Amino acid sequence: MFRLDRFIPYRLMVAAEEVSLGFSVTYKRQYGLSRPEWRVLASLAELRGATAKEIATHSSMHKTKVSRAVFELEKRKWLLRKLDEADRRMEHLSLTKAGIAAHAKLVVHATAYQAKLLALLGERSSEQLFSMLDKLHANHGKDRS
Amino acid sequence: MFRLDRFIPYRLMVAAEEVSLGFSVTYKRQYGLSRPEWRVLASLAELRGATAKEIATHSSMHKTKVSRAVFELEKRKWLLRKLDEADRRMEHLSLTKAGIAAHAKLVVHATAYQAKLLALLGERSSEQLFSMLDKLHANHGKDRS
DNA sequence: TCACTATAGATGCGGCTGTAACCATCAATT
DNA sequence: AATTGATGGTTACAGCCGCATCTATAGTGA
Repeated sequence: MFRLDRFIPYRLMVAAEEVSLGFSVTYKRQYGLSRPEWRVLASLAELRGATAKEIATHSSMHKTKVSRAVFELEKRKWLLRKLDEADRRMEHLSLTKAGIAAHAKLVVHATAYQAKLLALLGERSSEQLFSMLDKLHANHGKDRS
Repeated sequence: MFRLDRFIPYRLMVAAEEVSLGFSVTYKRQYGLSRPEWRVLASLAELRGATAKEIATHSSMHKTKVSRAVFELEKRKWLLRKLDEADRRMEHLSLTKAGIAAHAKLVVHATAYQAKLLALLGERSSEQLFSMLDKLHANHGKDRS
């Protein structure tokens, strides 16, 4: 007998939407950012000089989402493009000082929110959660190759 | 030091998208259903005679999503509405024979996909996963009250 | 050099989504 | 009965998304 509330794709998606909502109010209402924009900002803070393609791969976003997010962040002057002279199809992206500052502020909220979730789940469970998500992610890569 | 790949909302959303994609190809390509439509179909197979509001609460969907999914399923003749005579604002929804048959076919695919995921994670881990998702869900309810 | 294929990134278009507003109905109060 | 406020459900609208396509550049082989 099939039960929707024990179906992993369904439960995972509901949980992801619920948990993401809790943080999205911060970057949406307080900073006017969309989720793709927040993700590109956070990715670029770690992968300085990355290309749009690299960000898309790294953060599992569709390339058009990245393209549009980059455009918006550039408009805010939080992000700069630099053409790769060796391969002029690519652009290396980096955050401006304003972009870095905005990221730093958001990270404060993100860390506080993460602390709440870790407290709720417990440290041990959280490690297990990441381990499972890693497995699912690794398996997903296999399907698409 | 903040790391995006250890941020629960982000990892949960990426995993949910990846895992959901694996099953959505079935109901999308093979049956032409959207995700809200699949969810309403599955909910209604369990909660016969439920109202749109009950489905929205039960499956964590926005009421406009439910409204549109119900409309589409009705158009396919997979779903019937019956006005509640005691409270004429509500409609009790139920699946037609065609709707039940479609659901049964989809459940076969869903069960097979679920089996793959359970095999990947292991039975013990899967139980822990549901336990964590339950905790997150319970906590989410608390925030909104 | 030319033709062909592949890749990075941008964009038009149609479809989906949430917000806010709306309609109809109900419940409580006067 | 009339007023007021709450609730179930629908919808117009504006914004977001992915697919398909396009442009520009690069690589490969004849």
